[in-house]
Amino acid sequence: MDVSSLLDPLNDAQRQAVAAPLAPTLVLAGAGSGKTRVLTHRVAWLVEVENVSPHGILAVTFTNKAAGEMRARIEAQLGLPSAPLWIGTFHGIAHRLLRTHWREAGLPQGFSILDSEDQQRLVKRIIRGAGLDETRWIPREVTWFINAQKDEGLRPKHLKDDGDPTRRQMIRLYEAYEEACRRNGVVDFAELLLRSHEIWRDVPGLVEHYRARFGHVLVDEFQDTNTIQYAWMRMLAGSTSIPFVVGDDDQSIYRWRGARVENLQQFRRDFHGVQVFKLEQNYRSTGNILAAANAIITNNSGRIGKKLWTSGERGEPIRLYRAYNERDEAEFVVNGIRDWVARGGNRRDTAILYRSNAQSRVFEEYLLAARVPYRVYGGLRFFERQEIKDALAYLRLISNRDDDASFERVVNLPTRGIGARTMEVLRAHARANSISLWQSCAPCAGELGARGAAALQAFIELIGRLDADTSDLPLHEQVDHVIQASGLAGHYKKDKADKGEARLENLEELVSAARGFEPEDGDMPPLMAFLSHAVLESGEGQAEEWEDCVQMMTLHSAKGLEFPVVFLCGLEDGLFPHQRSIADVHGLEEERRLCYVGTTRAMRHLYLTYAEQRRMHGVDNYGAPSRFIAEIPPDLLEEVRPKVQVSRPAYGAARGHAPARPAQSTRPQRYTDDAPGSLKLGQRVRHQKFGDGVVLSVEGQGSNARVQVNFERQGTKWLMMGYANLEAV
DNA sequence: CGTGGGCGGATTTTT
DNA sequence: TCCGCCCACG
Repeated sequence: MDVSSLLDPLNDAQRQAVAAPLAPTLVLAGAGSGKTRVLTHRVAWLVEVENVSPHGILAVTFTNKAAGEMRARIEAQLGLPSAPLWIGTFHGIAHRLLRTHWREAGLPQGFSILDSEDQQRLVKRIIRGAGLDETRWIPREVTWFINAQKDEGLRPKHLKDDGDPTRRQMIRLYEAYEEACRRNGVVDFAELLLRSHEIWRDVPGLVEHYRARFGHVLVDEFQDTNTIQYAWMRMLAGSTSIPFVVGDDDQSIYRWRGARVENLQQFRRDFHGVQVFKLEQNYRSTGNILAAANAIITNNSGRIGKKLWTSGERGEPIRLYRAYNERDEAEFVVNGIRDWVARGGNRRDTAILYRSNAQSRVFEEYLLAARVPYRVYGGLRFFERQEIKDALAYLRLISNRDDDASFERVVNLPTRGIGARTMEVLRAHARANSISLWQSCAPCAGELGARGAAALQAFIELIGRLDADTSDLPLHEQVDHVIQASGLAGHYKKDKADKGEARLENLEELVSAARGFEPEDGDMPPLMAFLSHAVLESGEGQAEEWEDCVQMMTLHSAKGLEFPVVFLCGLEDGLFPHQRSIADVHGLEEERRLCYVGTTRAMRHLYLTYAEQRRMHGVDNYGAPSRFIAEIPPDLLEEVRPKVQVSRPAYGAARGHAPARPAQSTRPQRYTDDAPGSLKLGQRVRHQKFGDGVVLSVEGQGSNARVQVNFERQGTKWLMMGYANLEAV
């Protein structure tokens, strides 16, 4: 590949970044500005023009998906073989290091990785083991504490309690947790990074080896790095390797899980002669959408500063819809999608974005009723399913007998007479002697009844047999044999028709996954590689669905994606921005960035919706429109439903310009069965004392009717129709 | 040992 | 409202 074909498809800013001199580089890449392209072309530039060996390049991402895309694009677009490059997630690469240097890291060779669920179970057992009250020491919060410390690079010994008894107890639990991990030969996600950072720091000569190898370190989504990830990268780069990092401070939406936007600025201070490039030309959205996004994000303080622009057209105005409630909102969105499809659009080009998962429900109901196929992102992933985790637990025990989490999971699955009593004896012994459950079985034999001891012995022999019988088999046969011989398949076969059958299918799918599994790192035993793969890459949320579907997801999961038509829903103060973030300025600014992310997902059509009334957790809420709406210049917005329809029922009101409002019969009944001339839901009314408001519901008939009105200033009130003297506005 | 009803909790997510 | 977890019962 010659230089021109490498640089030609790029704009000026991109080109400068790609062809930048070999020095530390920071690329501030706005949404839709071609960030991945810059990253992949930079790799090509290093190899083709600077004659860097691919062997000396390390590219780090956050998700497996991003890593896979980068690899694919390097191969497909640039025609480079990507195998010699190290491309992976922070965790994947840290894992690889620990597998290579398990001795230096003080880990057993067959260490296993704990996923979040395993971790929480373990923490829970530790809390119980310490005799603490689980309602006071909530496993979720203790786990959170431990992970937060690790993400900051802190071990228990670094922590001071400052006389705070709560904190002191947390630190003790953290210590106990570490001890349990050591005993079990397991590491959690955060540990992968922390431990690999520590061996680089502490083992003489080790980091120098990697610095010598990787002259170039590229990092994607740099604004999402946490303390330990940053320290890790900095440690690797040292003063000899050249970092090339790409990020966008305006798209930092993971502060709540430890990400530090400040790392972008820190990077400029920590490295010498950092060159900064800004990518501001956007290739995704219309001018109006970008203007709105720019206007919103300007309200944040401490930005590095960036303004997206496009050479394309302004496009349509952003449409704002004020719904009466969440059902009306859903109806509006579904109608909008049907309209889009009726005009020849694809469903897969439409996305419904929301702040929290609970919001998807109503949309699902309405889409279902309208027979519009959809796909909800998020949810259980393949390797997180119960039956899959059961099978993996057997395999993990084969690979690492001391893995208590796996032991607990399958010791009595299917039932083999090892009950709570037996387990209590085992746990007590294991705790008292700082050994694993597996190691406790033999010494406990005397303490247990003959039945329990025999059952345990049988289990131990089963695992031994599964190991011996399968050690020479190819991976997929090994997995298959374990599923059958462990009794797991039989157990699920007995299960009630539908569920059990689906589980068996999933277990078969696991065998297929094993058959198709190709380890990236050939040095590892295949089973170990497969088990790590299962934890580190837990698979798709849903099987690949090739049907043309509406896309539904949270704003967080939408980051990095784009859609011609976007419905950004639930724009109410308290929901978005979320109640729990409103009080704190950092929290609010992160919500605003989330709004910016959502807005910039839209290519051509952006709809914003909010509901005046929303039922949440079984109670009605009346939220004000999100403050973010007011941050958009009014001339970019067009209200889909005009504010007032004088003395006309709101639902029948003229709204000829509304993009989507097909046949009335598709609406829920409740809105259409009011007698003509009566107050309509959603109608704007005026009260002498309370001022203007919106009718939320009506009970009864005529002057005896009671009407619920949400007043702009006074909140909601129930009024008697006969006395209220309401005036339509 | 497996299930059903009562209880509490209910942003956001990847590895 | 609704989901997941825990304990009590069959």
